[in-house]
Amino acid sequence: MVAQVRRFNRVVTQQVGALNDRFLARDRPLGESRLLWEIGADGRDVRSLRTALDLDSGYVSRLLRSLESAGLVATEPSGADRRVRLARLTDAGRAERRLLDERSDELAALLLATLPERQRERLVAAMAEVERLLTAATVRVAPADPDDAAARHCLRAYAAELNARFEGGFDPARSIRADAADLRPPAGLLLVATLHGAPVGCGALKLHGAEPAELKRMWVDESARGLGIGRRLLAELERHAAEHGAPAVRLETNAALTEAIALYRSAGYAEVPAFNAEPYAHHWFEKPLPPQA
Amino acid sequence: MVAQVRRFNRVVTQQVGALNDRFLARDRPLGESRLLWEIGADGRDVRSLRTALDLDSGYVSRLLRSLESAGLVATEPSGADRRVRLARLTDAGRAERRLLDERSDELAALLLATLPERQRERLVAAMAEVERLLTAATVRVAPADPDDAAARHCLRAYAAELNARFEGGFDPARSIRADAADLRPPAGLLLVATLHGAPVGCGALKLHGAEPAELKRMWVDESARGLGIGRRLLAELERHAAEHGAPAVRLETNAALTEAIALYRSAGYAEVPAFNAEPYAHHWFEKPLPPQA
DNA sequence: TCCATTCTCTGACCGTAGTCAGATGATCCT
DNA sequence: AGGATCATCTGACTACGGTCAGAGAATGGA
Repeated sequence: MVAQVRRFNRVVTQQVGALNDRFLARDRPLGESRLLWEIGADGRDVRSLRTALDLDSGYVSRLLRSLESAGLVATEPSGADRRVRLARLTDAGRAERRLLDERSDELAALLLATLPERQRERLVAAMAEVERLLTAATVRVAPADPDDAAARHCLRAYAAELNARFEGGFDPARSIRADAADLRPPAGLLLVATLHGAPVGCGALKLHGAEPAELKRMWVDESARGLGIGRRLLAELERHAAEHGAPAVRLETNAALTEAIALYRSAGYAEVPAFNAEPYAHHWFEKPLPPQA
Repeated sequence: MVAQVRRFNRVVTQQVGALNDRFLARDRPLGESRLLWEIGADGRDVRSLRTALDLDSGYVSRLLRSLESAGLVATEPSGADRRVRLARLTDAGRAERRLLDERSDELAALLLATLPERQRERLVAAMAEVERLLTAATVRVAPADPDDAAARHCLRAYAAELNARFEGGFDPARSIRADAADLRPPAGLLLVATLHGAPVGCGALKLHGAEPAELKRMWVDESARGLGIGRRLLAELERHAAEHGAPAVRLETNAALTEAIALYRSAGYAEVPAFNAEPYAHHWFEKPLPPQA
């Protein structure tokens, strides 16, 4: 297995990696091309560029100066905070970026060009699978405080999604509460999944001593579905619950959340009679946990 | 399709490419590590290193000097041609290379680590497919003169394989002859498939004006089977035959060559009565060609 | 209000990768 | 034997990517 991965790395970095860079750097230094690309059509503040590309502030500054003197980029102070500067593409810069775009398309087409139709389809399908799973492999799941920026983003997105999907909307005030304190150890646990630093999912647990633990706030961003993040969050939370002596995990859910219900069922949850009076719930599930040694 | 390829390129070059380099370069410049790796356990002459890595001769020389002064490599004049020098790893160099090897394994394991077993298997399978098809996509098929070094290598390998696989061996003198002149335009055509410059397959055609053309010398190196090279050679040769007015392509083959027979059948060839007296043949096939406009 | 912090920029600096033009010695060809 | 060619090496040079230490302006908090 490891040998196959290494073979893959070798072939792909040679074939794709090298070509990619050569295509991107057309007479201009690679760093500048990358920056040009990252600025994007709508402009972007220098600070976010720095963190996105993980570069030294002095270095970014110099690259911007160079792009500026080439007439591709213009910078201006940002309106809100006049310390940060905003980089925008000029018309020439936009044209250059479009060109990079076309070259990337050409490169992609070139990779496919020599293959007959059937193999081409198989290659693209396999690429999609590799990309999906490699992305999944870089998702990090870690405990977070409910007041963290990432955690709050997730919890807001969670409420917004319920509101959008429930028939008649979702009003948190009518629902059974789960305050920040309930999701913080030792009372509970909040896990946040991040991809390249951006929050893409969460899930929480409320512990009740020797009583079953409650599962709360399961949410995965639309852009990150299909990567098995929900399943990972669920497994981690169950492990945590078991470690803290919970004999089972239970949860309530709304009929509109069909994927979530499918996930619970496939993870071994069985439907049980209502164990609380949550007004938004249609189904109640429970899964016994193995007792800890 | 192109968009998927681009997404793949982005994700993979980031994830795999960058990591790969960081792992290989452990405090030492990347170029040196790569060279150390390429020298291999048995040593290698400087010339082949230069062509394999596609580097300037002066640059390679300097890298070798640096590795030498670090005590990792020793060079000596080659026995045969005293202009070329041979680079060998010292014990320390061998240890260092082993370390790189281990780190590559670690890297590969790291990529898989966060995934659950099932996704891991799917990732590795998809990687194998991408690697295989990407390799297939870089195979070049081009006409060659039968006296070229690459062509001669293929023709020798072809005869050697027949000799190994035919019951009772294969003696070219007893078989119907096909001289170099027969495979050279306008009498015929020889195609050679190369992968990174190394010959990995061939196929030839003898034209007979308005009579069916004859297929000859189909061979694919064992290391390159399963990449669709045989099928590509066959298709190219058929195209060529049709362009030169051949109404059909026909061929004779030995019962031992089961994959070849399967290929012919699946490409639309039908078995016909013997049309010549080739002593090594058990089967004769023919495929009609569409008339050219 | 003052002090600490944040953001950007400049100048100085470094190592790596890579190119180019010979010089030297070995080999091949005639 | 002599000239052309080849493999290697050295020296000089360049661009690129990147780091570090401030300086200066803007902002936020006590």
